[in-house]
Amino acid sequence: MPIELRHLRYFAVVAEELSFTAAANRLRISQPPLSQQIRDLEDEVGAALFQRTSRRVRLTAAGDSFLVHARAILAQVDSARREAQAIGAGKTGRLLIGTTGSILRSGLADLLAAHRHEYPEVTSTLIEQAPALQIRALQERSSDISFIRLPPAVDGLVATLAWKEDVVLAMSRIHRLANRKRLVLRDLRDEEFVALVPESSDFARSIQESCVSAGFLPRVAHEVVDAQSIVGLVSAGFGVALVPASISRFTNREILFRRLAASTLSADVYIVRRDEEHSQVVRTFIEFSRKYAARRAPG
Amino acid sequence: MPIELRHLRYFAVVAEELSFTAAANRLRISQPPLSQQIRDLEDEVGAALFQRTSRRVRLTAAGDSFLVHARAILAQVDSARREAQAIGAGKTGRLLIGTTGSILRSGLADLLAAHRHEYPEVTSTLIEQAPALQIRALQERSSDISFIRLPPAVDGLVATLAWKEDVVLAMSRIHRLANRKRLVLRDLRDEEFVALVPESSDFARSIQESCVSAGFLPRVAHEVVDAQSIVGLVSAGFGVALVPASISRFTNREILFRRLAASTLSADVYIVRRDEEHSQVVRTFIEFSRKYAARRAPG
DNA sequence: GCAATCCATATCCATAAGATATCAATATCG
DNA sequence: CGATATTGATATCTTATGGATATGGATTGC
Repeated sequence: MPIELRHLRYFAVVAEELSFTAAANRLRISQPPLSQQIRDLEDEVGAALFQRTSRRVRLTAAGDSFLVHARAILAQVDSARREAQAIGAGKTGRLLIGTTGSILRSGLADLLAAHRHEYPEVTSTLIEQAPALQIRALQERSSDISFIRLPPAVDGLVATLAWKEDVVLAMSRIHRLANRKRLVLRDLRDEEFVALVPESSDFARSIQESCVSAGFLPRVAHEVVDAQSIVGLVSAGFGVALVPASISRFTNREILFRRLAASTLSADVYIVRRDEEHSQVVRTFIEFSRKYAARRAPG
Repeated sequence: MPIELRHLRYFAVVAEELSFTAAANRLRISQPPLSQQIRDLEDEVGAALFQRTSRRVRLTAAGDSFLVHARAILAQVDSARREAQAIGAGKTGRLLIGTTGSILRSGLADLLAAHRHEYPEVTSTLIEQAPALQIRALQERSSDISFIRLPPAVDGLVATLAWKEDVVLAMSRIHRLANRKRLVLRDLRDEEFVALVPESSDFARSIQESCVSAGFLPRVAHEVVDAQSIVGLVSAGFGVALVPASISRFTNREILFRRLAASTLSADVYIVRRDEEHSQVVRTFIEFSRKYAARRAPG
């Protein structure tokens, strides 16, 4: 019969009370079985832990050493239980989130801050990389969820809308179309565009496809890697750009953001995750995102 | 029903095998009770530790954390058992030994070195102090054993002979009695003595008493604190001294050691300890000392 | 020296760990 | 695609063992 935690619990109390009777009282059991359990423990350990002088109980040197360990073990069992429970309840844990720079600035940063505030024990790690790599990371289980615009339909993954976001036209304040009352996509057919490199961005590609659907192939004069640097180029008059509405937060005097009429363009952000049971931290985070989006943009 | 080590042992194996059936085989129990025990553990922890997809078993985030702790706990139980057993067997532990400088030089140092060689895991601490203080240290449990010459009969303490040692006369090589064939104690009645201060040494007092029994009160010309410094004074011709035979190891050209005829003087060294059950380290040490003395001085 | 404690021993009982049989669900294979 | 095998869960029974009660031997305190 191997050592059990019961033995350690009993032993610790006897060592504290230095009395089998008193310890048995504290443990709410009777004295004989307690003596028996301690005896079993001593047999199992292979050394006397107490020195019983039929009137006085005293720890042996071996018992002295064992007590230190026993207490540490019992404490660790307790903390193991607490920690697992906290993780199970989604109160603590690790969260690996894939995203792109533009989404991060778009509002994800605020969402993460709010989540961190509510669940301070959850360690969230952000991985900024191209959407295609994020998809692979999800499949390889090296990330938990991804925030992606225009997520591809991939087997084993599911996407749910995180928040809606419009596409707006960014142009210089002195651009010839700046004062036009109503603007539609087709009006941009002769413009020069500032855009993200399409290889790294599904969003850039979708803009391009929309233009083609509208009957023209956009002339991209300048390609940039970082969405934010679009603002600089546009305001310097290098061309116009179709960007997520949240980019307008990084505005300046020379730039103007205009909504296109009758546009089907969208920069909606989706949460992508594996199509399976997730850990509670992940579930809690997704639920939190849902509520957060609803609160910020009701309806 | 609280968490037991059985739960952790079962859990660790299931986590390793990621299969209840395989784990049950390894644990030499059938599968249903194993499932039951894991279920009980999960209930107790308050979180799912495995994610069962009815075909695949996988650790949850909580289970992942719990596994780390479980393994650490099981390992610590094992090391606690080993350590207590080693202490119980006297292979390791602490040993507090009281002694005096002269006994240490007399042969105790060699004994300790031999013991350390045989039981390298036993940490022995030496406390050099006056015999009276050693007795008190023993009673107060702040020391385990003491090496003492002429131990007083004290209630609760027992003394056993560690090794026999003669008393020899130390005198200058040019002393007038240096060439006398046979010397008895009474021959020293007109000599000047170099001796230890009697307050700090029972041995010094016993020498004095023996002289009185032999019919004279020894004239102590020089009192010293350290037994070894007697050698210096005697060789410089400041007087004679009755010292433990082992002192003769610290001889020089000018000094001569002579055995007294028909002498009842003895410098036997005793091990003193409490009259109760001792830890195995102590018992082993005492036994070791006994054998060591027998080997060095058979008969 | 008697009563009061304290731990150990002996015996009994109730609980729970484990075994057996079976089911539902899913992956494997002809 | 259906038959089969494999996996974990459920139900029921058996048995091992933790715990209770009664008692004894040893020591201490009055």
